[in-house]
Amino acid sequence: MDRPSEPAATAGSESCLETKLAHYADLNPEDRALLRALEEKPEDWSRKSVVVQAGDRLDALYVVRKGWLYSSQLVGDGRRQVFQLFYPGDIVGAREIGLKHALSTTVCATDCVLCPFEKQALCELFNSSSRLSALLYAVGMVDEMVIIERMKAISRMKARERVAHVFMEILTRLRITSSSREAVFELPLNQETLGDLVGLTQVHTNRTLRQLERDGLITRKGSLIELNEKGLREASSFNDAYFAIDTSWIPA
Amino acid sequence: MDRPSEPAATAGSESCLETKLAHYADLNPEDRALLRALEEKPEDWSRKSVVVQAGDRLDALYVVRKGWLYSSQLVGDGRRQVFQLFYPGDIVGAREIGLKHALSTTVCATDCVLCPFEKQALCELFNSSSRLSALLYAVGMVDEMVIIERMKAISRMKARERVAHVFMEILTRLRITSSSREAVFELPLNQETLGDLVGLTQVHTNRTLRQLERDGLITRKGSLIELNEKGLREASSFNDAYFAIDTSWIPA
DNA sequence: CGTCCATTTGATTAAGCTCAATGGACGTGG
DNA sequence: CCACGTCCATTGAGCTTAATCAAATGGACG
Repeated sequence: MDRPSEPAATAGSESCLETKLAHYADLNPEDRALLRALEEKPEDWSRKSVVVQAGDRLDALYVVRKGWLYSSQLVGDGRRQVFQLFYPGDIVGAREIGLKHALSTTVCATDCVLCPFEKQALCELFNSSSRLSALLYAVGMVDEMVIIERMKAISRMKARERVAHVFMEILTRLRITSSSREAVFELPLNQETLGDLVGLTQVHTNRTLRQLERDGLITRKGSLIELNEKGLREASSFNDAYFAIDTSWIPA
Repeated sequence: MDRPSEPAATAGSESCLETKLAHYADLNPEDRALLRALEEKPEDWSRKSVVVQAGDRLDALYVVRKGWLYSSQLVGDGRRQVFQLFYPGDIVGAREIGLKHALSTTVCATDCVLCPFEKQALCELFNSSSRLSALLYAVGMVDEMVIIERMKAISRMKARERVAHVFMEILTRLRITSSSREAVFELPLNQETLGDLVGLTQVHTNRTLRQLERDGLITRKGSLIELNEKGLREASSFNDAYFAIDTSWIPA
């Protein structure tokens, strides 16, 4: 369960990291090759697999090619905080690159395809391309801003706004790599995990979801969530300015 | 009030950014020179000056040479979240390097000496030194982990633990650049701002501070705070593992 | 001495937590 | 196929924490 089960069935598809970074800035062929090099060994991981366990030695990082993951840490007696969701093109472990041992646990929310690479390979990348270095830096800062936005919501908003906010966050984030403009997605998180993401108990998360549904802000069919985008944006005063990177300062 | 008042009186002192990064990894003379170049124009700013206002065009970044600053954003009707404190050696604006306009407001908590530099200068640095690029990246990730720690506290801890936690955070952070092992510092934040940092109202922050004082976990003399380090560490289950960077992967 | 600002205290209320029970969906072994 | 266990969603009742509202106190400083 906890290790990749078999050689990937999906080798040969395009590099997700490349796609994501190209979304922010033009990349020359050498830079593209560097990024693709990070995705040479795709592996299949199944839902609920623990990719990195808090306390593990941090040897490899992973480019997400397919699927969702989430990182969490335990707080006191049984409480938990989920603080980041990973989508295709994200790098699992990047935040903790500077640590010997992981602080957080990262789990597959769906079946995933992950491409492991050594810390050393990132070093290679810093050595070879200042453009990619700066771009990675900028993308890391965007991830941080996403977390700050959620912190604001947890700290200063009521349950209804918090849940509305996180749905808008997810939608916006998915649209970076997806072409679809639909406001629908499969949410591979149960209500406990969703609660841990927005700082609510499972019970209160449930009540809040039902309230959002009654108010016509979301529709649920199993794990499929359809958003009333306009309504949710208002309800959560969601602002997506931080997803648009200005790359004009980045080395050519 | 909002602009630096006079040519700096402190020109000539050592580079704080250099000191901070050298704390994490050995630096060669060229790298040191690059860092010092960012601190060529020290400016004096007075307490309560607004260094960057949300919405401003983001032209310059600032190395903090002296003083404390904090960044905040407004949330809904009058609520506010303070999400980062800046100390000597930190770079104001780094997180928003990829944005055209600032999302957050940064204010001097004390009189400060700041060294402005152009975004372009950071580009120069990415171009010139892969070692510094990687180190800046790693340090950025540490800042992010500090924010995640505080998010955990806000989301999953009670008022008492939250305030204890933030005091330990401040102490640990100060010790990166300070040589003193004392558990005392001047806290240049009023109770409203401290509350905005940990997600409490000013009134409840006050009650919590008094409770910590009654319990012998802190002592206050004006804005001077003395910590019962052991007690606070236990009360907040504070862990400082993320302040120790592993630099072995960083390019030479 | 009055003004400004921050701190302190009290009384009340509301949001969200805890505990507890129920029910549906689904997979497994007999 | 049925009985059972597991996981997850749902709902109710009572309780706790922190917010809110309101006011008093206490410097610091011109």
